[in-house]
Amino acid sequence: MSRTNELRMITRVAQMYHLEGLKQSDISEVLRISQASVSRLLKRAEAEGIVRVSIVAPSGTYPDLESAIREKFGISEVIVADCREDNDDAVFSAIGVAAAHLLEQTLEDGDVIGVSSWSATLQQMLDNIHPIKRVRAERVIQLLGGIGVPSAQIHATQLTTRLAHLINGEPQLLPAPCVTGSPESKRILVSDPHVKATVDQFKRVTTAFVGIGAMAPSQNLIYSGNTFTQAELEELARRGAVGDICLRFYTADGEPLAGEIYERVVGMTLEELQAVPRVIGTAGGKRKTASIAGALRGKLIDVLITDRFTAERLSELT
Amino acid sequence: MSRTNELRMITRVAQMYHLEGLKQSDISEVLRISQASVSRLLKRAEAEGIVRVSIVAPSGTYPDLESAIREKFGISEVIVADCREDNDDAVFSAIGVAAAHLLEQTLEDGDVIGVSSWSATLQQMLDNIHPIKRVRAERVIQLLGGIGVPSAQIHATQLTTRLAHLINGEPQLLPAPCVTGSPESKRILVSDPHVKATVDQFKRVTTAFVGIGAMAPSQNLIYSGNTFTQAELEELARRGAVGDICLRFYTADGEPLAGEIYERVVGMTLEELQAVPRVIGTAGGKRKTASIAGALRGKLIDVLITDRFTAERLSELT
DNA sequence: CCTCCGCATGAATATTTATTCACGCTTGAT
DNA sequence: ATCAAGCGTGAATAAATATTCATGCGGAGG
Repeated sequence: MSRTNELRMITRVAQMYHLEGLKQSDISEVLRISQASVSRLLKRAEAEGIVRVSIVAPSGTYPDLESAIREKFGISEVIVADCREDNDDAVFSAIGVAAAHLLEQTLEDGDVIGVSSWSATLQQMLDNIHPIKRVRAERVIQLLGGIGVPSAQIHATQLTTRLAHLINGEPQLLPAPCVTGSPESKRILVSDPHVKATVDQFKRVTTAFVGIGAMAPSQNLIYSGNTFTQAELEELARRGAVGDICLRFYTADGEPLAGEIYERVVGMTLEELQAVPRVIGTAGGKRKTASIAGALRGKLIDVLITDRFTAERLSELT
Repeated sequence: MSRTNELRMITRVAQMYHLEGLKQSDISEVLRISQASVSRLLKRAEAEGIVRVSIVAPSGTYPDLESAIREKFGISEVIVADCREDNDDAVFSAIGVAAAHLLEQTLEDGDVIGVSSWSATLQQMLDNIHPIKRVRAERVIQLLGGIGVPSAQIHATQLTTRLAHLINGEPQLLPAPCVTGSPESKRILVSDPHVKATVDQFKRVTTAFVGIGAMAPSQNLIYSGNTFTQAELEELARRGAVGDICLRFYTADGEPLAGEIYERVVGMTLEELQAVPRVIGTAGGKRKTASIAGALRGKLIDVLITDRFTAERLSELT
């Protein structure tokens, strides 16, 4: 009987606080109890399920998918971009916009940004960044060499340079091909002062933006001809590769696939990547599902930006 | 496009705050925005309807009825007691319990409590009060004379005395019949030192507990024989009386019915009652609907305690 | 091209809310 | 009956949240 009365009191307090918008001290005056008691009653109201807060996802946002992925993979942040269709153009564009927003919103003075060149989503990000005056990034570091052929080299360079310009930082280029013919030539390249200077900066990166590559042939033709041979790719696949970040291949569990190929890549290693405080992975599209899942399982990235279709697939993985 | 992104942000913040229970400063750290911005986003989340708080009434509580009555009559507080059946016994008991709780919860040191004797609900209240040690009321004042016959006088006296005892106050009795034969005899009675002492204390009352009487014959037989004649009651009815508080009759609009009868009552006037900071009216039952409505319309009481059936009827009045 | 206005931001601060603390009541065991 | 443990309370205080203020950006209109 007293229980009912107590519930009534709790309900009344909750009503005054949440619906009428009164402050606790007002309520305490009206009901003649102390403010401390009002606070306690409100806490009980939540505990007893008398007040319930529900969050309605506005159209175009996918908080449920985001939390599903966060929880499933134990990752700290997931951004699911809205996207009309499930094709690469639409997906990459949506992800790029979201990535641009994330960069704009979270860039801080003195940040050192790393970017893996050669990602369609990062390209899209570039196109959607609003020039930022507010803060001044220290520098933008290219995390992966350019592609073998000189014209392609330019692309990678441009991505880094443009980004640096947009966020008021110095570009720090990695003037090298991304894949060398042998571990020896890689070692020699890395001893070049310009290359070494950049590699030495890797440990200073505060935020890295990286694309996630899939094993299946990509539109960018990254691997074909310019980088790895078909045979090499087949070997990687045989060893369990599901995708790559900065051309560092990893398995379904996100374990790096060490070996000769690993030693021929000029760019940040996955170990170095782990040491970066915030790694933002951007990727989407049907081909990428397994690649993304691997990166998530291996905790290779801290933040995932993807599209709603890919997010759906990720959340449904067994 | 940016709108979607903003909504996503708002939703995410709302989620972290309301569902995950993070504090704003934590959120601001994770999302890398200032705590002020988090606060602002949360406010927007409510404004945009992204977070909704709903209050679920626990069974046995009737917040909707309460607010309906509060709003309809512009009264500051309504307590609707749970009650299984719509008969006087059940109703009076439920109201008594609720009144007792209210008294216990809101009694403050030094309060001067007024009680109109001869109310079945107040009798019930007495039986349900837990002795209070915490605070010490200054005194309990009897607001209405006892009924004519001596044995009944005792009842009124006892109610006041028992209450005073329960809340550690001094009883201040009104040693007089509640209705005299004529205005003159009333004036003489009131000049009696004991009676006058009590009447003089009326203005010091901080909280008054009053029953609300109905016109139709009551179980207590208050009016018949002991107080007013059938003819007098009929006259009152003809003049529009719908009920009484402390035997002060009033109309459907809560206007006091002045006149000879009014001058023959020994007890607090409705004018004096208006001056009391907090007047708590207790009443319920089918016969009382119109009486309560009148008291509410005339703002004769500040707090109404009733049962859910009566509350329903009150809320449905045109 | 420049200037002014409105808007958004974060730091500082004011306000509000939650927690701690000390105390008194109740309860249940001895 | 007496005492200790546990609960609930309000006052004081700590913590969290909202608001103010000053500043800088972006766009409209000279």
